[in-house]
Amino acid sequence: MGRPREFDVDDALETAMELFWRKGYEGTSLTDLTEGMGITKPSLYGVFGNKEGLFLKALERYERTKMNFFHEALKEPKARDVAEKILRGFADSQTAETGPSGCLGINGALACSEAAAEIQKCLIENRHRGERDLGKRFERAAKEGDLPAGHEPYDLARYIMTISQGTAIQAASGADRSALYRVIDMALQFWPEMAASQN
Amino acid sequence: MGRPREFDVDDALETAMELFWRKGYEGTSLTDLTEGMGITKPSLYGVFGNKEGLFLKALERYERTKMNFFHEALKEPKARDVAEKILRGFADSQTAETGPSGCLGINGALACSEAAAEIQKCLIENRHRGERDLGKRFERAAKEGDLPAGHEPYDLARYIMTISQGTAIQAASGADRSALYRVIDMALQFWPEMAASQN
DNA sequence: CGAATTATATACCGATCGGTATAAAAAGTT
DNA sequence: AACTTTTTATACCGATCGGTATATAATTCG
Repeated sequence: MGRPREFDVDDALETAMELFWRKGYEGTSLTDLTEGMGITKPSLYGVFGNKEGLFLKALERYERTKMNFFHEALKEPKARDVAEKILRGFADSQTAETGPSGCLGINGALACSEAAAEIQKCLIENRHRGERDLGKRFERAAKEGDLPAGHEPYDLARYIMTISQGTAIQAASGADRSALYRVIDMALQFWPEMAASQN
Repeated sequence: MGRPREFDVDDALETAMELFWRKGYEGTSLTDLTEGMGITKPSLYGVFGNKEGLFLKALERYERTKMNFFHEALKEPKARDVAEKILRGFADSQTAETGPSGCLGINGALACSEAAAEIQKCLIENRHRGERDLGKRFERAAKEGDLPAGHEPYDLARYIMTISQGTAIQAASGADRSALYRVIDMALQFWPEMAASQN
């Protein structure tokens, strides 16, 4: 019952996500959001709570729709394939023709005022979580004899995430996908294709 | 003649640089700046023009005092030493105990509103310039037979800059220097120490 | 001592920030 | 039709944004 909503919540959230992705949390004003989403401020606040709530919902959508490759990659049987799928997955997302360049998790609030400190903290934790998940996957690989000699799992995880964060800056600076792929090729060069697990 | 200035311009600029470094261009308000620098707005505008002028002067100071290792590194006789000095130089600067974490050139304006578009563009050009300078150095190395086989100079330059930009995000996320050093060790693993130039 | 010059402090400017109060509009329920 | 519920549109809120006008304080020159 009640008056029916005149806009699609999912479409509006998609637009908000793209705006935050392109302009960052603080760089995106409520006017940017309401004009882009085609709704008024009371509608926005009615559905999403406030700007911070909207960002968090947009981030959740981003993780669900753009970062889904990450947890898929963790399922690869060989650690090197995990690493490569993650690197190329990030590069693909960062250079998609539709949608902004770079990464929402980094563009969102890398350096900001105290007003955005909570968002910044949330994004940092997001990065740590990804790195930790990858480290755990590499711990398994170490037990399986599936890591290159002389490397710690969590160091490898940090390495892979560092490359991906670097490509995010590169993409935000105008680098195209093929350029990032060449970077990734170099980053993986030290990591030999390994024989089948021998545990 | 005239009333003498009551503050040290260099000290004030140093403070402004650190504020922009930590909070970004848009995240740093004039109140942050005047309170931090210990001067009033008319004084700030009298000496530095406006917020954008102040940022550009702070960036210039940053390049001069924090990025000086970069052009020093280009003078290394061996390309691998150039790469390593640059990587460790960035990591050192990004994790200095005094001063903010990360990189002013990235924290300053990665994603922002239209109001900061000019600053953003300037920082992107800054990154391109560094990459180009390194690429030129590697071109020379290629002629000298000083590059690992199968690598293009400008791809190598992008690779090195991507790692450094990645460590900037890592540092901004709390990673310490030793963690970044381990990343750098891995990043350079594919690049063998080469015999003396044979041209 | 003036006069000229520069820097300071205070108070203010219009614009925009995120957020909301109020009331009308559009639906279902009875 | 009347009542209830939800969403809409409009207008507004105090706070802060970057930037400046005005006047006073502090110096050198004559």
